[in-house]
Amino acid sequence: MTTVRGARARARIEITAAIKDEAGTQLAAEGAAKLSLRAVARELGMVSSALYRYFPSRDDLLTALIVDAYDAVGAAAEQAAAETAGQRPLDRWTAVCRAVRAWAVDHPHEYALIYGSPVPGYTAPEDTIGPASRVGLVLIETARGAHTGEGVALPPLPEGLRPEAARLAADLAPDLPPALAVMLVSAWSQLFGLVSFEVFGHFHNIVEDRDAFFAAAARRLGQDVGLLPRG
Amino acid sequence: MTTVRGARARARIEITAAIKDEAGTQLAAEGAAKLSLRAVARELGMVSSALYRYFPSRDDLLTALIVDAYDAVGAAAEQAAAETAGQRPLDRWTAVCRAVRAWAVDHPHEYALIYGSPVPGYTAPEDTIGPASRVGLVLIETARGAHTGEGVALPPLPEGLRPEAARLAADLAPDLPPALAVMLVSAWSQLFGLVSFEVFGHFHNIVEDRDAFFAAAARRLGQDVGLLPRG
DNA sequence: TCTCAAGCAAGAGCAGTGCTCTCGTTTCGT
DNA sequence: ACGAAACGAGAGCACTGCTCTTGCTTGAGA
Repeated sequence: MTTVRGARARARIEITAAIKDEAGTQLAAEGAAKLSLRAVARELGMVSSALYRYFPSRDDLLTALIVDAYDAVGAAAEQAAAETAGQRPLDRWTAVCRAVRAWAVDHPHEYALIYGSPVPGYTAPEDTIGPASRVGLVLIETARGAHTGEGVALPPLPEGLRPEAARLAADLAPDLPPALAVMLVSAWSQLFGLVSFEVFGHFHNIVEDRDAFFAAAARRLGQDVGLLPRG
Repeated sequence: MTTVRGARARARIEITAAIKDEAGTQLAAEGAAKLSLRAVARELGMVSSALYRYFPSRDDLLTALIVDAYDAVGAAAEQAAAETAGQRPLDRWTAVCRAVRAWAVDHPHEYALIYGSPVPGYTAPEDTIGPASRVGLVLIETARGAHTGEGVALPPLPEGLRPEAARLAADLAPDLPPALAVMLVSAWSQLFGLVSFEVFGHFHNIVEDRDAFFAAAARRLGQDVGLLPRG
């Protein structure tokens, strides 16, 4: 089973974790661009080549950090949803959005790693798609709560979008109306547009009261997916 | 004056342009991360140190490319606005959005350079703020056309956003109602959320018919800023 | 219990990077 | 015509990711 497999196996996972930890520290401090394998090894008191026993390449180490980042922001979103269970859907929605934004502002380099320019040879490994979808799933779940009985009135879909909307709904959430699925994906990406502009500095000298601005925008996104102000 | 200032001055601007050109080519081909001063110099038949007579550092070269990219996407937006002059505001708005998206899809690396993770030591030089605001100005201009007479009904601003909205409108467009200024900034960032998710691959295996999806989303953004379907 | 393959850390080394400094040469303003 | 400024070439520094070889250590099977 997964019991204690000798000292060697235990050391391996410990060292692997230590490498990932130190790499995470350097990522948070300096950003992905300045993350150096040699510096990580140096800080851990080993030589750089030894590090390749644990991660085949720098990109693999980065991938591990990417997965961690997706998991962290996903967990933040899930926690916000859990803490607001039972409240009005629109309030839950804005709470989830706020949690995502708060995590991003607190971890700008990790955020940039996952929602900024794709840094490596541009191939998202299979391991990332699960963690990457956690935030989206929370948004879907939050909206689903308001649509269990009868779908709130959403604007009708334009003709050309009907097939895509049907496919999207079938893939994402077969129990939701296609128009809602489309709105959810839109709102999902637009949420990260708001967050990215703030984290990446595009609001510099433009938006001052970021909290109020974001709160209003997140609320509006929630209304876009059919969540009513009072329900 | 700015006449032909000897062969040397002419050569200088020519070589500077050649460097920027070659760097742009490498940027488009491989992305900002793999843009190498030495490779640029090699391709131009000079030695790497000679290149420092024209650009003090790699970051300065990148900054020049950033300015070019902002100008290119700004020009695309302006052209779309010009070509649709006289049409319905909502149609002009979606045309501008489509132009931005088309440019981004055609120039993913340039797009990532300006709207992805901030690459260098994270200090946006003064020269970039002008070109960087061109797209935003086009969006403002497009919306202004629909609000000259009387402001279309926008949802009332939440209490806490009033001061920020007033300041924002005063800064951006004093002739526009504060609620519209807020909506414009929101829509601006959300537009790039949609584009970034597509260019950066977050719609992979999720959105198939990107054209239809984006068209509907852009249209909805236009309605958010008060542009009516028929007007 | 002994043995031997596998796991491991260390070091040297390769190819590449940004950047600096020096050294002759060319150009241009005075 | 002279001298200062601009210029290109080259060597070199410190750094990077990564590979290969060399021994040592561990642990599982005979």
